[in-house]
Amino acid sequence: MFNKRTKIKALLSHGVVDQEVVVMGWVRTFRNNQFIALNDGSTSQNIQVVVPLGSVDEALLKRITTGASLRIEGKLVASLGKGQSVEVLANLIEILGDSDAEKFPLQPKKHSLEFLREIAHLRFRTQTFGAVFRIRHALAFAVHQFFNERGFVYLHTPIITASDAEGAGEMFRVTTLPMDGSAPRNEDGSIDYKEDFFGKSTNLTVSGQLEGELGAMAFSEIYTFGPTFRAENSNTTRHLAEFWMIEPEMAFCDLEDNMNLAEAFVKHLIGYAMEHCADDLAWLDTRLAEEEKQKPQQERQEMGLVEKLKFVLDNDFERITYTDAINILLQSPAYKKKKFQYEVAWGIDLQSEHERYLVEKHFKKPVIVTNYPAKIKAFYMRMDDGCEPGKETVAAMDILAPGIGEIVGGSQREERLERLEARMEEFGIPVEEMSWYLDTRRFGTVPHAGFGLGFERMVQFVTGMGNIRDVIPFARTPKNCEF
RNA sequence: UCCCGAAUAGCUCAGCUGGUUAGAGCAUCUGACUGUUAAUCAGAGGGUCGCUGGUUCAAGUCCAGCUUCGGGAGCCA
Repeated sequence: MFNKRTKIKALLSHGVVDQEVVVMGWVRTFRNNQFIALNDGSTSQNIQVVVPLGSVDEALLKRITTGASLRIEGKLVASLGKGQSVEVLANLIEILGDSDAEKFPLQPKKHSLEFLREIAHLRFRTQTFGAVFRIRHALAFAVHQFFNERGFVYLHTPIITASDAEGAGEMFRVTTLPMDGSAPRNEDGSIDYKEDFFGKSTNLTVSGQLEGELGAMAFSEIYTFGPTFRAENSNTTRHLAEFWMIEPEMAFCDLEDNMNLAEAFVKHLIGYAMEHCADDLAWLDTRLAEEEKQKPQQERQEMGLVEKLKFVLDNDFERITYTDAINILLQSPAYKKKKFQYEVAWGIDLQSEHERYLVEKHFKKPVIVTNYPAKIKAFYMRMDDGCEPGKETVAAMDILAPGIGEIVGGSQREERLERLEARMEEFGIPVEEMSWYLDTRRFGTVPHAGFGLGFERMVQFVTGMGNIRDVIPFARTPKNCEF
């Protein structure tokens, strides 16, 4: 019975007028005791179901409320009213599931994002979140398409890990030991993880990169795309405790190749969304424009959402070295007028305000900053040759996007064993425990590079959503693990 | 974690320098209308003013602490 149904997207795009159809979906609004706006999630568009006057008894009519699920048999006809080209003239209406109008929290009106966040289990049924999560899906698909077309192998790196060497942040502990104080102890009073499930201390992964490198040393190119966990007490619009990250890793690849791939990748994702999610982007574009109107003129974005995406697609990303970036900042009017809260000097880590200045004020487009000081970057990044003593840099690159900040972080990896070991020692990383990683450098090491792209930040960028909690179905953040 | 701000009806918000019975729009319910586009019109119901304590003759309003939420910063993707 159900497989006879036509999805609303199909009906609206290529439905044949005067044909008998079956549609199913949820009621968005019911106007005039006669017009049902029905949505099944296949598109942001609703289909209008017309209930012929007097054809349905009062009791059933009263059950057609916002949120109720319906099965409609009827005929697709050209619409008499404005606002839609076709509609379904119903001859049978079946209520699949009632929705108590007094209790269902979604109303046919504009709700705040904050309120919808509290009812995240229902917010998919709104226009905005429908659009956001259809786009999220499209982007996920485009990730696989991009790498598949280029011969990358999708490698499933582990989620539970024993290495805490990446140093990408605080980790969530994974254990089956009792938490009531009765866990087995060593002689010095510390917990004896030899008795734990894995026989050692384990955590949730903060990055699949190190394992990814192992794959790249066999398949040439791999990528990972999976959940990542950081136990940082971050309370911002761009951090989650559980998020999804894409990490390609390429053998026979240097920093420039890495940048070229990252830029092509970001553009592919944007282009895919623009091609396949035009409806949803148009809705979000309008929503954002209305939001912008509420803001004072100075704080408004110069470009609309679609305009911004097109602009990013059509222009090369600016590529500058960290040293150039510092010089630009030092010569900026903002610096001279002492507008920066944090100091600017070679060797500092770029602060949010500095990145924003470069991206939003100076270049007004995505910027790739390269060759950061070695001291502020991770141990595995390749030391640049021929540096002035005291000004050693590494082959790192960050892509900074307007409004989001760092969307990609990557580097060419240190492939020279002695150099890598020296760096690990410097960073206090136990070389013996990482022997498996160092084997890549012992046996057929090659120049290689890779990067990590925060998937939610990419979804934020494409959808224009300001808060990262609104682009993941169920956000996990400090003090919040609902649903 | 730090800084700033907020918390009043189901939702969005108003409530002035403390003053007697806390309002509006939307939603809901009842009725009317019927080619509507967040339908419209008339009426009704709906409140522990986040929590705890304090100041005062009197607190939604002032003060302190707590909780939650939002914005910014740090950590990063």
